[in-house]
Amino acid sequence: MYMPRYVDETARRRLIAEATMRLVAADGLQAASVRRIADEAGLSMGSLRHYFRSQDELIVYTMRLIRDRVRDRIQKLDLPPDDPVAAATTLLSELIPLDRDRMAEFEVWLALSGRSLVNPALAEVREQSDTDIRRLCERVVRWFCGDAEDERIRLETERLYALVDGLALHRAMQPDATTTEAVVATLRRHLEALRGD
Amino acid sequence: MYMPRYVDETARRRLIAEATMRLVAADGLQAASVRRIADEAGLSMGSLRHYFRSQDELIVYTMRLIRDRVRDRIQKLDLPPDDPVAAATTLLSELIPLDRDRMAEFEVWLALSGRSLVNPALAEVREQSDTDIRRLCERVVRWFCGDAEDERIRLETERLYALVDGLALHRAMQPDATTTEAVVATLRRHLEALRGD
DNA sequence: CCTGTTTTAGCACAGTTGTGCTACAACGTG
DNA sequence: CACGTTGTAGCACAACTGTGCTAAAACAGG
Repeated sequence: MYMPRYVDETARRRLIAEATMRLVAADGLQAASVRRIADEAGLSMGSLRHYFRSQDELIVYTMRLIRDRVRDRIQKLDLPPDDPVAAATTLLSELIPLDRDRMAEFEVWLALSGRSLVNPALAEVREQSDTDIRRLCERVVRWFCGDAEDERIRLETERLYALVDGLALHRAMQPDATTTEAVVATLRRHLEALRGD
Repeated sequence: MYMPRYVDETARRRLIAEATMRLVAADGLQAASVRRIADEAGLSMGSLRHYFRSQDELIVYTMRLIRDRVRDRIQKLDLPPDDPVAAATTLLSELIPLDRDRMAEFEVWLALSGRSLVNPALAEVREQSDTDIRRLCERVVRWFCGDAEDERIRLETERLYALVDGLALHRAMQPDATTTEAVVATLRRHLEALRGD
């Protein structure tokens, strides 16, 4: 018994998923056909289908990959333990596409989120991500008003979560109408107000 | 010279656009093919193409129709002049899909907004709508802190706008994770905080 | 070398896509 | 009625879609 595996399967999958992301970021989800993805990845159709049995599987993998990357980035942040406002700003800034790369990534995420409304497998990935982000927001809220009653915490969590996603959405949709500084300032303003009352 | 027009062209266009909305709401933008739209509208392909020379034209018309309807609804609201919190809640609630019909409408809007990232004609419609909503938010902000300096007004406008769009997005994406009451309560909380400081 | 497995390549097929086009039915006006 | 415009119907076409499939190349172990 032997196993002649001479390619890194995971790396190949990532290569393909990244080609998919480039296409979706540039021309939308409709541009992500199997043939075009294979082309963009520098592979043949047959080779691509060796790693993903169907297009659906590939799309789901791509969305999972983005989710995992965001998770990793947040995991690896080191936050100043003595400055809640700065820590929260750093943390939540990670959820808003401030630079070019993150914007492309977020655009792909948005496109896949859109399709998740009609694709259960994608919906599951999105829901997991939603839960993560909501927990993150709750954590932040507790830094600022940890002694408040549960109902208040819940409300402020939803408020912060909505603000973050709204800022991210606007940043993606109107990249020229906003600046990094303005977004961060808005975030900071909200956090300070949260502490204030 | 005579003009035998025996059908209401605008009504026909709306009929087609509404069929499009139903399809997009149910199965996403990818399901909105010319043939399926014609079927859903109860027309033939040829007839449809008599009212819209291309699919693109139809899609743009559909997005414009939604934008105009939202505008009209907001225009027709009568707001209590003596209660800013109630007035603002009424106004902004119109931007968040609280009932079934608005949710479907908003899902279509989201799908079209997504495509607007790669379709200039759609992008124009979206930008107009963005401007409208931003003005609306600014108006509301001025009710609460009209005496603040411009920079503050601008920041609070962006904050409110992001909150509203975030709430709308969450409502559309996770219809079961939120209730109408919770959304309205969050909105009210924000407005009261706006007045508070 | 040979054997067995993995990987690559790409054709085949049936189905769908948007749009161009022609033919005819429906209708108000003269 | 007949003319001319408007509306409807749907075929034709080339392009593209996802997936099934076969065949061969690349490689590791014997």
